[in-house]
This record gives sequence, structure tokens and C-alpha cells, in this order.
Amino acid sequence: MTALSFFERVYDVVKLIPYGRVTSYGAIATYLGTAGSSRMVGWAMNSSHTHSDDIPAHRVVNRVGVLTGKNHFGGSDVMQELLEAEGVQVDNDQVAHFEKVFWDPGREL
DNA sequence: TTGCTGACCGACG
DNA sequence: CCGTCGGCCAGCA
Repeated sequence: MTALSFFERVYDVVKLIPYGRVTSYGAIATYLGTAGSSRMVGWAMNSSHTHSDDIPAHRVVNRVGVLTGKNHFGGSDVMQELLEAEGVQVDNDQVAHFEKVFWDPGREL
């Protein structure tokens, strides 16, 4: 609806993720209307580090709650640390009680 | 301009 | 249960 790029839209949704909540790439993709292009969401995250805005990419995980992008986040377990710091329990690179902390943009917005 | 790659997802064997 | 493949679209060499 706007001239915003696909990435811009992704960033906007990610920044809307409430504190202590996480979402999945597919959920964002579906919300944007580009269901199936979930890879683009992850790609946007990859470019998010080049973006000057604060993108809480650590709140975005795959559909099973696994921190797939933790390798790209900084090369360390920073992603897990950030999530735990927000109250999100993480176990072995996987979000515990994922269904409880899961935030679906298409459902809650 | 063409082609490869990519932090995913779902289906198939 | 696990490994493999295709599809989706945008950025970069």
C-alpha cells in the first residue's frame, strides 16, 4: 500500500514485536501477503544489520522456534542472551514455550 | 543483463 | 524418522 520496499515492511513488523515475544519468518511473510517468500524475510534480516534502525532480529525465529539466524547475528550466543534478557526462555538454541511467546502479526494486529 | 545465493517452509519418498 | 527437492523474490558480482 505504500512505496516502502519489501525490507522496509519487514522491518516495520519486526519492530512491532512486543517485548518478550517472538515470531516466525513465515508469519511475517504471510502477514505481508507474500506467503511462501519467507526466505525474503530472512534475507531482509540479513540486510537489517546494514540498516541503521534498531531491528530486533533476535525476536525472529523459524517456525519451530529455533534460532536459525543466531550464526549470523554476531557469531555468538548473543541472540539467546538477548531473548533470555527479555524473559524469553531459550533452551539449546530453541525457544521454550514457543507457543506462549509466539506473536502472530496476522492474528494480533 | 544473467545467474547464484539465501537467517525458510512444505511436500514427498 | 530423516534426507532431499522445489518454490518463493530481492540483492549483488
